[in-house]
Amino acid sequence: MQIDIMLKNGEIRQFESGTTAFDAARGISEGLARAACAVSIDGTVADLRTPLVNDGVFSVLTFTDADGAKTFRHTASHVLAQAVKRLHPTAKLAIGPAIDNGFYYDFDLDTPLSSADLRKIEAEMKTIVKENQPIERFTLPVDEALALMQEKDEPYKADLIKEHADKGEDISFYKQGEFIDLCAGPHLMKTGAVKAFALTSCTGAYWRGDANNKMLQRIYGTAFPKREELDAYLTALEEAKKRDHNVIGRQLGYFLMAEPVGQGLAHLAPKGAKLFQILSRYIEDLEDNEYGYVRTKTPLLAKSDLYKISGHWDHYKDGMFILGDEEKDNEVFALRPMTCPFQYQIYLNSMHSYRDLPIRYGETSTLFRNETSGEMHGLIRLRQFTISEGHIILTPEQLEDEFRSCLELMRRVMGEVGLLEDLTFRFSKWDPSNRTKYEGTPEMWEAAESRMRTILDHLGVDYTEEVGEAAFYGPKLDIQTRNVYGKEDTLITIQIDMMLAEKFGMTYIAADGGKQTPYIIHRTSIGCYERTMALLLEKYAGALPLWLAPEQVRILPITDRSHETAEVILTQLRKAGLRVDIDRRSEKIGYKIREAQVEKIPYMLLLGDKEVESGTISVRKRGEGDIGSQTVAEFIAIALDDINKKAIW
RNA sequence: GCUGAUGUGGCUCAAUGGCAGAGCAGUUCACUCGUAAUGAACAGGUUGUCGGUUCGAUUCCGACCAUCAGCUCCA
Repeated sequence: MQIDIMLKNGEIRQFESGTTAFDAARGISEGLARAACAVSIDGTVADLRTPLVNDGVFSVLTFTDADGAKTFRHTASHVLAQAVKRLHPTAKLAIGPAIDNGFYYDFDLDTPLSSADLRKIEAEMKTIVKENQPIERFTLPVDEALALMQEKDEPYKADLIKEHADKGEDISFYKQGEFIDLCAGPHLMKTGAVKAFALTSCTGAYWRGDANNKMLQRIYGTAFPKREELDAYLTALEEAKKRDHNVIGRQLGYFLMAEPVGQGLAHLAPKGAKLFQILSRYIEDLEDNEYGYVRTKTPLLAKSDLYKISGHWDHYKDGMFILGDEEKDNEVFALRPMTCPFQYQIYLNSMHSYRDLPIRYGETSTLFRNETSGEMHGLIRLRQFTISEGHIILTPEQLEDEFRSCLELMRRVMGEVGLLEDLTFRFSKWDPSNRTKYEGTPEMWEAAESRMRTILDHLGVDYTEEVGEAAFYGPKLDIQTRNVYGKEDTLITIQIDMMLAEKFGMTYIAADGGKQTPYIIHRTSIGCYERTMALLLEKYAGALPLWLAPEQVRILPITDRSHETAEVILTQLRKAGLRVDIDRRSEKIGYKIREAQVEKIPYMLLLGDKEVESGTISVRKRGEGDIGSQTVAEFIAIALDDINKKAIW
């Protein structure tokens, strides 16, 4: 029987029913078959071994397709596992998926692997690739699959099969040479295709991602069809590390940590403190003047009673710094991990009409969270940090408009600092199977999440969904970013809370004169300042846009004769609102330029006898070099224009 | 908290079971200089902390502290 297959270009080809996807690809062209990693059949990703039995839409996925690359790297992870099994026959296999930019495989091994071991494993992988073993797929009924894995003494694989047992499906395996792995696929046809690969690191990882389980050894790697692509990737990785805020932030004098003070406690040095001030003034003015916020300034600690009402005592106690001993002391205090219950006290202090709502409280709020020791990371994870925290008290009808306004504010802020294009949106939901982590009833969660989903869909937000990432009081829209190592973190969050208002007895008088419980939006606009500063430093490799640069202009007198004029210009520029300083040292001009360049100062103004004579300055712009002479007034106009436009260069 | 790696002047890095060294930065002196490093001299260290082995430990061993990557957790 013949079937009709529509190709990517719209052309219809006829194949004998039962032709494999790989043979169909070969029918299109030999080159395409060689590059093929997987196929898409009617929009579903499938293995190259899949027989085509129905009419349908067909396309070949190569390494340039995301799913093709995934398949390619998944096969690389099998080559890795095969090599590890050859060198360490007692190793137990866990899982080995493809991830963004690479793959990993988890093993249970008695002895830790060193980087020398990784080089040996790489060498064995090369052998396997050279052997160019055909990769075969086969399936077994659950009981036979289980028997096979038990016979091979693979307890983790046996566990995985048991989890699949009730689905009523056969279990699929892939075999290459002597190596057999439980795997859903898809995979390449032969090991020989995995031409260029590298193992990048070896670390610990818990089985099934649960800290109560045994810690396995995870080997990370990456793979490409061509050597040049691998080299380019590894070079890019090295380059990215040079942007690490933890390195340049310290080098450029933005922040430091001090051993006697403690872990996770950042000291903002003058440049960092200035950047913090620039950002927080910007946010406070923007929120208050254009988005209707009112400022609060609330206490940094409170009696435990407050956290008992809010639920933090039950749900967040491990994360708090507690002052005093519950057993012995009459009163126990805790440093605040969140601002919510404090701003609620301000709401509770007076009666509110529905006409007053929404009320938008904003605070530049310092918080304390007792993170465990391994979790701190530069300015990204701290024990003390300051966030642009806001709580909006509103009626249920106002929810969508206010949510939209929060999103708009966040987009504007991220756009202006230049981070917007790097962000992704995550709808963080509760986990119904983990009831101890969350307050409220399934009905309340259902209501809050469906309301949030409707709003997100209305606003056209492109988001992914994640179970078990919600706050204990409600679902969140988390706005995610990645650091130079590719690690994801939440930069901004907007949350819907239908529970805490009731706990605190917050009400408003509705139009009918009755008391109603408001909804609350918890949100931030620029996130936590330290984290945002870290990402800005990484984004710009320390060369911040003019409007954010702690030192915008440095005046460089060429000889001591120009110092007097330099001081006059300094005053003029400072009066115009520019952040300026003078390099007053008796150094050669080349030396002063070099230092200012290394410090990423946006503008250098050179001042020698010629300039003093003609009443100008010689302007050197970061990234462009010497841009010629200007009068001070001309320079001020240009610089202020860039600042007002928040230009990025 | 867990796995692994690391810890030597302010920074980047050498070296060694027997007096710890370089470059940059710093200080002083000279040079007053035109778009990414002027020269010389000087100073700077209980080798993360505490204990053990040893005639002797910075080096070997142990505990702790801190840093880095990953896991878990999380803004």
